[in-house]
Amino acid sequence: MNQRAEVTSFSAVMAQVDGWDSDNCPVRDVISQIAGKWSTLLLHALSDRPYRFGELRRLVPDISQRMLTQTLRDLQRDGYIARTVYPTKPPSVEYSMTPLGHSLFAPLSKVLQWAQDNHEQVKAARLAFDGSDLAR
Amino acid sequence: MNQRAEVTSFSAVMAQVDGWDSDNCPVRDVISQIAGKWSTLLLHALSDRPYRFGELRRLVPDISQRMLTQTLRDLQRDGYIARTVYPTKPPSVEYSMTPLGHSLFAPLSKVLQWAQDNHEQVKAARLAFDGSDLAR
DNA sequence: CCGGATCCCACACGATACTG
DNA sequence: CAGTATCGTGTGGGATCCGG
Repeated sequence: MNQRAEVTSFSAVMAQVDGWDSDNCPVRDVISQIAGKWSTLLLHALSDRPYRFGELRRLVPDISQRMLTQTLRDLQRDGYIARTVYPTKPPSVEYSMTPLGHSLFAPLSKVLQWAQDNHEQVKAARLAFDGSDLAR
Repeated sequence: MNQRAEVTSFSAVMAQVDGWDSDNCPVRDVISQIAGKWSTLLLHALSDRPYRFGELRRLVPDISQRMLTQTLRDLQRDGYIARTVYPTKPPSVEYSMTPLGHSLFAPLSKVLQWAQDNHEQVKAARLAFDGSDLAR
C-alpha cells in the first residue's frame, strides 16, 4: 500500500500486522470496540462467570444503564459474549463469555495486569514530565 | 468500595485488579491513553527501532501532523517513549522506546496480534448479529 | 524539518424519564 | 427486571494556517 514501498524493517512488520491501507485497519477495527470505557471492565467480569443484567449493574455501580446495555450489545455483536433470556417471571437475562471472548481476554488480561502493576511508574513519569521542561 | 461488600468471586478479583472506586481506576487511567486512535500504531513502530518525526509521518500517511505531535507527546509524558533532539541543520528529532514502553508493548502486541488473527471471526459475528433477530 | 495555534465537528458517554 | 427513547455535553480527532 506504500506507493514507494518503503522497505524498512518496520513497514514489513506493519504490512504483516495491519492489512493496512487507511481506515479499515483490522487491528483498529477490533481494538476500537474493546477500548471503550466499560468494555474491558465487563469482559473482565464475564471472564469469571456468567452474570445477569442487574448483577453487572450492581458490580459496576457507576455505569449508567444506557452504557451497560449498549456495551453489552456491542460485545455481543462482536461475538465476545452471549445473551440468554430466561422467560421467568419477571424475565431474567444472562450474559456469558463465548470461546472467542475468552480467547481475546487471555492476552487482554495481561495488558490490564500490566496497567495495574505499572500504574505508579506511569504516574511518576507524568509528574516528572509535567514538572520539567515542556511542562507549561 | 462496595457498601454491602458483595463477596462474589468477581468482586474479589476486581478489587485485586482495579484499586477501584469509581473514576481514578488505575487500569483505565493507563488504558485510556494507549487506546487512542494512533497510540498503538506508533508504539508498534517504535518497538522496532527509533524513528524521526518525518519518518513516522511517512510511515503513517493518514495521520495528521497535529495528532502525530500530540500522540507522541502523550506517549512521552507517560514514559513509554523518549524524545531526543539533534541540533543539526535543520534540526531532527528522534523518538525511541523506553524500557517501560517495551515492557508495555510485550503484552500489548499479543492483543494486536489477536486482533489481526481474529478479525475475520469478529466481522462474521457482526454480520450474523446484524442480519438476525436484534437487527431491527 | 518539527512542530504550535486555532477552528470545527462527530461521537462516546452521562442523566433522566418511560415501557413490557 | 431489563431494557428503550431523548436530550445535552466533553473531548478526541481532522483541516488549515502560522512559526522557529
